[in-house]
Amino acid sequence: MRLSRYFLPLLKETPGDAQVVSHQLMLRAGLIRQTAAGIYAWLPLGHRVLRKIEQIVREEQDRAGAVEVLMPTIQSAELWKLSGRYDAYGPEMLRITDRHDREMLFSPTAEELFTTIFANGARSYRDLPVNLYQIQWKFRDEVRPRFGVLRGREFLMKDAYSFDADMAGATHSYNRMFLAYMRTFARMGLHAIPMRADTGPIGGDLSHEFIVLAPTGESDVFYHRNWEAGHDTAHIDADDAEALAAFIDGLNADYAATDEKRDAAAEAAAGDAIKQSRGIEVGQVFHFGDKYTKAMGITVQGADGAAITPLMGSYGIGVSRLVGAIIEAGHDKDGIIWPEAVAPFRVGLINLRADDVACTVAADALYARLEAAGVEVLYDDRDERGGAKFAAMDLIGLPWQLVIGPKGVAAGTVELKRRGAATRDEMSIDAAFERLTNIS
RNA sequence: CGGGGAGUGGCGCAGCCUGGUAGCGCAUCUGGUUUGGGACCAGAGGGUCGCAGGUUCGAAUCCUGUCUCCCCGACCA
Repeated sequence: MRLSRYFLPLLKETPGDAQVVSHQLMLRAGLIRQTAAGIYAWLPLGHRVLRKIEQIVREEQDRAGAVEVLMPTIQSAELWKLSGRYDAYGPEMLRITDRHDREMLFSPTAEELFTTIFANGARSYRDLPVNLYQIQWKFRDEVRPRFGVLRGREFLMKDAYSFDADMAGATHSYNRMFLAYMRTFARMGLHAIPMRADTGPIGGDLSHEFIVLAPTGESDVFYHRNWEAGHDTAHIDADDAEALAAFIDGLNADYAATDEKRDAAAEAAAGDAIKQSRGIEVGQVFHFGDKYTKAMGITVQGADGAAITPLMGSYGIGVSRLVGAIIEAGHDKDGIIWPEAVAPFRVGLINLRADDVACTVAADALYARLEAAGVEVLYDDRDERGGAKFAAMDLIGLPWQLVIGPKGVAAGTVELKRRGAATRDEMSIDAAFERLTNIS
């Protein structure tokens, strides 16, 4: 993409109403604009990041055996009256009426709808297990939205719902999602720790929150220092229920809990291995059994012909929140530092002298070559001073900066720099091309 | 929802106390000089000061109401 043809409104100064660094950088780097309290418009660069995160989430959900669907954001209140949550949910749910005075709502979560859709299509235990998910906008009318996309009212969420015939199956479904979440966050360069958590209004008896440690996080969290090391999940076979359960039990042997679920005895046993931090919740998994299926009277036929009430779990990932969380985890004084997997572009190509014919010919050629090779490159082809271009590239935080100037062109070299690295490497154009096309 | 703060060109702010017809920096546009880490000179455009009412000869400024946004707390992916 040529920057001269892109829409990238950067801010040199920090908007006064942004307090946390991720919010400030998202505004300054032209990722988002606020349109109302807790509601944001996603600009081209931010939209690209959102789509990258969404795609990683999608791939890991698919890999875990979940099946993608798309539900409406506006739902009928009737459905929510069946489960009793229309009254229970409170003012956080945005209620609206249509022209016929029918009660509608903007979905804050979708257990009822998924359960209904499931029940419509499943008759027998042989239709189980099934896990359906969507990546869809949700609305929760928070009392106090803040911190930019970390606590917006409208947010993009992946929500999955599993249905199983028995407890063993339900546990396996929970564990599958647990593993998928570990893999999902790791792919984004995040170290997310699963912690025992309250179930809140979703209900149920088992839940983990996945927390990214960050000083600006809203949760107080406590964890064993063993969690500071990463966990290799590559060798785990999600279809092997026993091995998967053993792996997850092993993980959970190391203490980690949010402040609502602290266990004084367990913390005392671990002694000074327990560490405290602030954290950002990026995902949560719930197992709640027959809470909704029972309330809504949903059954399938079992092997012996008797009715079975399916057991459910639900699993959320805050997709739009992840954008903020990733920036909280990766930035410096100059701007964002994107992990390669979610960067809006992989390479920022800087033409230092757009008014220099030889320089521009070389830059245009390298840009075309990288594009043809499938490298996502943002090409700063504007006739601006070098300093302004470097500052802009540092702000938007692309992993690689490739610099072409007249001196280098004369010598047959370009400069390649990793975002955040202190030095630039001078190399031939071919060598730079080679490096950038071999990024895994 | 309780407590606090703020709305003035695109962004950051001053002016308000002590009413006199709006200013600074950045950004933008034009011309010129420049160009290897946020250039310089000259010129220009852009704001009915959140909105509504009131006081006054006169309101960004004083009064009343209202809307919006931000922060702290309680609540949440």
